[in-house]
Amino acid sequence: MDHFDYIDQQILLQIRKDARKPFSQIAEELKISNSLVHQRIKKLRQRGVIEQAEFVVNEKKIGFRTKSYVGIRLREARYAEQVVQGLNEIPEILECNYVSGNYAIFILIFAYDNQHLREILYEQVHQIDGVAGTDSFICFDTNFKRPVSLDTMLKKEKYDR
Amino acid sequence: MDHFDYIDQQILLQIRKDARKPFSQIAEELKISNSLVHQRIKKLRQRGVIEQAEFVVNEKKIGFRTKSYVGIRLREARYAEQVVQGLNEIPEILECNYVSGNYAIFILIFAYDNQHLREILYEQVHQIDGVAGTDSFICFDTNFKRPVSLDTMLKKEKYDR
DNA sequence: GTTGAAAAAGATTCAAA
DNA sequence: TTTGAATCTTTTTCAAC
Repeated sequence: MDHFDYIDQQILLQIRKDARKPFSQIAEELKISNSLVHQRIKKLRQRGVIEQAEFVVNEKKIGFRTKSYVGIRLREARYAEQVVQGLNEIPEILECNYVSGNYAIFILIFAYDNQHLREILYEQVHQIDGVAGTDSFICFDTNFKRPVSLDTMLKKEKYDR
Repeated sequence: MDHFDYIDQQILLQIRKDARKPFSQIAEELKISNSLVHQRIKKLRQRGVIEQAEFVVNEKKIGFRTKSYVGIRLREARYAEQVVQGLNEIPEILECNYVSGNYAIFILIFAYDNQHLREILYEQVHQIDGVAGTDSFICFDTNFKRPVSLDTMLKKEKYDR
């Protein structure tokens, strides 16, 4: 991993919060030329530090009111890959991870309501060959949700290699 | 919740994947005027369906290699609020939810490495008054991660109210 | 690496259909 | 509600420092 300077960090802080913020405005705030902002962003893209720009869609506004994390136990460990394939077919599952601990797989589901969540689990997830059982952690409320801190970029000697 | 037509859905599909895609290009593809694209996006914003545009930052590229979900048990249920306040002070905790099931609170942590995760848990999370214990589900791999499906927008009679 | 100016592309407004 | 044309803003390029 290569280095980031103050300008890179400041640009990232801005565009991460607002991907459509004019480069010219960022330039003005940082007291640099807009062509420099342009160049730096291009490089950050090339390095893979930033990926696409995305509009955040409010899930509730399009009908998804039930959010739930679900831990999945497998009949045998070797079923893992085919279970993931099965889970991938269910559009309401937004994230799927291999994890340590009591579960082999950990997923995130957004459903219309609790009834819909139940249907997804019983009629779809539990029908996948290899799934032994599931435990649901239904989210009553999300207290906070935020992106990774960027401080690490400027003082990361300790953990870098 | 009010209604979405085909144009709204198509615009959303586009800008969700690429928040900087030129409106004029979207207009061309949908065979409508760019001022209509402009108007529709403005309305989607006003309705709260779309929020900010964000650049996606690759966590690994800025040093965060360990992702973990962590379930938190409380000494007593009434500690919940103050524990959330304490968790909010730890920048490596990116998400915090009240959940059903074995845990009271469920969080997402991004740390530099496993050693760093251990430090966050033992030296910070476990020191918060009210925390009885934690279980970690370290993510070995994220098989997939995607946004909510938009199909629901056009055929959501069943679950709407 | 950085800048400023020119050229190209895009966003925004608005009168009219 | 939608469009097309005019205007304004932003992005992109590039020669020079």
